[in-house]
Formats: sequence, structure tokens, C-alpha cells
Amino acid sequence: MSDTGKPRYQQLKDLIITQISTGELGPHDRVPSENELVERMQVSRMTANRALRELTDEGYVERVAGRGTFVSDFRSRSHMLEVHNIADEIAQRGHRHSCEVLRNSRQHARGEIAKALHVRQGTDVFHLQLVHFENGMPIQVEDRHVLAEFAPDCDRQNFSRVTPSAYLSSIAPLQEAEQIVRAQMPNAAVRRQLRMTEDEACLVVMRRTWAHGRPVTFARLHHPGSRYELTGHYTPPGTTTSASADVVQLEKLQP
Amino acid sequence: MSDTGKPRYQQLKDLIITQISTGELGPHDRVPSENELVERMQVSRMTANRALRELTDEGYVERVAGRGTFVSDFRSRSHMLEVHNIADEIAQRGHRHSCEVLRNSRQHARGEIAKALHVRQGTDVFHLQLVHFENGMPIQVEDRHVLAEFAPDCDRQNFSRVTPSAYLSSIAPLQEAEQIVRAQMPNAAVRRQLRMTEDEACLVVMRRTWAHGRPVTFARLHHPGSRYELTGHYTPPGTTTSASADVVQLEKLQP
DNA sequence: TGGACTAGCCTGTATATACAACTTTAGGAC
DNA sequence: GTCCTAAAGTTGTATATACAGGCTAGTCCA
Repeated sequence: MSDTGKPRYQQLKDLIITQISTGELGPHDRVPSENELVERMQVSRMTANRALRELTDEGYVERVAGRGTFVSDFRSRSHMLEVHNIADEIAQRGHRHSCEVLRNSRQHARGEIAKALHVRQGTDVFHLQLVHFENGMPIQVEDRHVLAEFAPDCDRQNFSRVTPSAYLSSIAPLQEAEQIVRAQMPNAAVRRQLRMTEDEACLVVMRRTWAHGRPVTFARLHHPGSRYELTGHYTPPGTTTSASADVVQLEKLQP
Repeated sequence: MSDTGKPRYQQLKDLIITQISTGELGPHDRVPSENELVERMQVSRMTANRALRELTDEGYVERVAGRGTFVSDFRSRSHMLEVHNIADEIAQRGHRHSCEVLRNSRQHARGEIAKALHVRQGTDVFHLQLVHFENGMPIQVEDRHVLAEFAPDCDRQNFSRVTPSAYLSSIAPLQEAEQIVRAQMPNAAVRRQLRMTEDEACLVVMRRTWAHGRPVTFARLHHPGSRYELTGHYTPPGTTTSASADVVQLEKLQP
């Protein structure tokens, strides 16, 4: 890591980001104060201040005057990535979320899945199938593969209480996400599970998420076109009315 | 505008943002240098530096060491809002874009449209209908309403050369966008225009865009589900490999 | 025991200063 | 005229210092 060429405030940022992504610093942990960084890292307070301030802008840490600087929890940072959790969405609308687990089994990754997760064929993965309900109406079929190495106790989780998305977020910060949105006619099984009519289309979201620098989960999410839509709201950054708070409220997609 | 309570670097930012959004400062115009701000605004250079640096992070201006600070052009800032232009998308894939204009007429806004644009019923709007082609295959039906007051010469534009999206961006910076994505079966007209099969679904994007603080255009974009998908890639901010550039690379098609 | 107060740490902001690197321009040497 | 160089202006970074205001813990007093 050629630290030599980079500016010192960037070196400080990289150091702290590394400690956060390796887990050395976990959510709500205290980050060294500006004065501590001044002493330990031999920089001026303004340099330490710039590093911590930019980490705040980027969502890694939160600062409270008088108390200190603390690592944001994974949830907040996942929001940054605009990756959302169906249970949260439903709760935000004031509705009741429930969930039926159809499958939670250990398997060997086959062609498409192995390719999506960048692993060799036959690598151990968990295969999850769930149906999510909003006030009793099915609204999402989740078909997800998770790298077994990343979440070894995946098959001992009760996903009717904590969604896979929330569970995975609790294991490690999700660093990167890739998503594809399609309109597609469902197959018979999905149509039945979502209680869809014959001529109804599915909104399909395929999402791949990275942690520790590699893809760890791949999900196919089917939604009934008549009961689900993705919304996004974009405001320019730096707008006086706290832009970051606005950005957080979007639902998951973006065009 | 109670400038008194706000920090001085924020007052500087607000001042410059105001000048940009009113058009007093246009794209590629020179913004006062740090030293000029020091003299004229009676602040220290570090304060001016912070204001200009944050405006850079937020995409309003671009800075070049040795030359100065310049207002970003509308296009860049529109990208910030992740609002895209179908012609650019197609060009980015190395394909050929063409376009057929079906309608470009002045109308009075009716119920749904008037409501979406926050204007009274009967307000003058332009109604555009276009079909966009990628290498000769229809890929988007654009049905757009534009506030006549915002773009008075809309009906004299040749939209087969410059897309409505690009035209509107050239009039004023688009400040805000709202978007809804749905999966829907097309009606007969759209199905014919997009040359879709009987059992094919549409990916529908409804997008409302603000300029000068009010909604100025509302678009319904229909895409054939088998030939179009939305993709997004999210990386955490502050990652050394210029995260903002990655975010830009959205929408893309499938062969 | 309970409440008020203060000392100490923390962040947030603002200033003055300094040096490095880059770009343009002007002037001088050839 | 052309090339080289120096100067001036610009951004980018780093430091030292200062004061205001928020939070906490501990102390002191009633």
C-alpha cells in the first residue's frame, strides 16, 4: 500500500477504513479522537479533523460533539449502497411483514451461481427460498445463494424472524452491490406463490453483493408487477436541507 | 435566508450554489479563486478552500491546479442525479441510435399531468411522443410532457437529432428527479411500436424532473422486457478508485 | 441523598501561515 | 521568429493556534 505518495489525511482515512472493513473496528466502536490521532499519528489536528470529517460525509463514522467519533453500524452503511431489506420497507409503510421459508439447504454451486459468485463449480453454498408477505399478501419471492464460507451457520438461522439481508449485514459490512432490474413473465411456481393473475408481469431484481472484497451472495427477487414498484428520489448533494438524510430514504433502485 | 447562524464556509457554498442555479454563473464559467474570496468575502483562505472543495465533491464545480475553479456543465450534474439519456446509453454500447418523433404538440394539461407537474388544469404543456431505436430495433417509447413556460421553443426542436432529455438539460440544470419503476403489460399501441410478442412484459419508468425549484417535465418510458434492463452498481464513497465515476455507468441493455 | 456545578475532553469552526506543484503569461536570450 | 526562463497566480496540502459549544464524570455543597 504505497502510503508514501498519498496525502496524510488520505492515509488516515485508508487506515481507519481498513480497520473497519477487517472488523478490527466494529459498529459503535469508538474511533480515536482528533487529539489522539495528533499524538499517535504525528499529524496536526486539522489534518485529523479533515480525515474524520470526510469519513463522516462518506457514512463510515458518526461524530457527536462532546462525546467522540464512532463507527456507523452496517445497516447505515448498507443504506449508503442503496441495498434494502424488504422487511424494513414494509415496516416503513406501517404494514406487517411476515415470511415463509421454503428452503434452507447446503448445496454445491452449479454453473450460473458459481460464475456469479466467482467460485469454482462445486463450492459449498447455501440455497434459500423464501416468500415475503405484506399484511398477508405475498410481495416477494426471494431465491438466494450465499457463500457457505462467508456465513457458515446460515442453515441454523431462523429466517422467518430475521431476513437473510439483515442476517448477512450483521456478519460483515456489505461493501459493494450490483443490481439488475427486469420486467419478466413469471413461471408457474412463482405465479402461484405470489398469487398473480395470468396476464401479470413480474418485476425481477437480481442482486449481487460483495463483502471482504469478493461476492458473497446472489439473490433473485421476484415481485408481482401490480403490487410492487421501485421508487427513487434524487437530490443534489450539499443541498442545505441535509442531503444525506434524503438520499437514505430511497428504495433500492436507480435507473 | 438566515445566513447569520450558518458557518461561513456554508454561506460561501450557498452563495455560489445560488449563482449557479439562477444562471448567473453558467457551465464552464470561472468561479472566484480562493484568494479572491479571501479579499471580497473577508474570510481566511482555508475557509474559502473548504467551501470550494466541498462544492467539488458535490459536483457543482471542477478545480484544476494552476488554472482555477470552473462551474461543471449541466450534463455532469445531471449524471449526479442519475438521470440518463437513452441516446448516450446506446452510444456508450457502441450502437447506433435513431429516433422517430410521433408527436410534438402544444396542449392543455389534464388531470394526472397537471397534478404531476404541480400546475392548474389547463396550463400549457408540450406533449412529446417518440420511439427510440438501437441499431434499428425499437427499445423505448417516450411519452413526455414538458411545462411550456420552461421550454417555450420546445415545438421547434428537432428531436430526432437531440433527445428531449439532452434538450432539457441544455436549458437549465436539472436539480432533482423522482422515478418509479414498474413491470407492466403494454397496451396494443405500445406493443406494436416496440415490436413485442404477445406474452412480453414492459419495464416502465416514470420520471419527474425538477428545475428552478419546480417540476418541469414528466415522462413515461416503456421498454420491451426482453431487450432492456436497468443496472446499477454501488460502491462505498471515498473508495480510492473514484467511486463517483463508477456510479455513472448505469443503464445497459441485454443482447 | 440529591442536586448543582465545574473541570476536562470532545467536536466544529475560523484564522494565519507555509510550502509544493501546476499553468499561463511575459520577457529575454539566441 | 523561436526557444527558454522566470514570475505570478492557482490549487493542494499541512501545521499551529484559537475560541465556542456539547457532553460526561466527578466533586462539592446543602
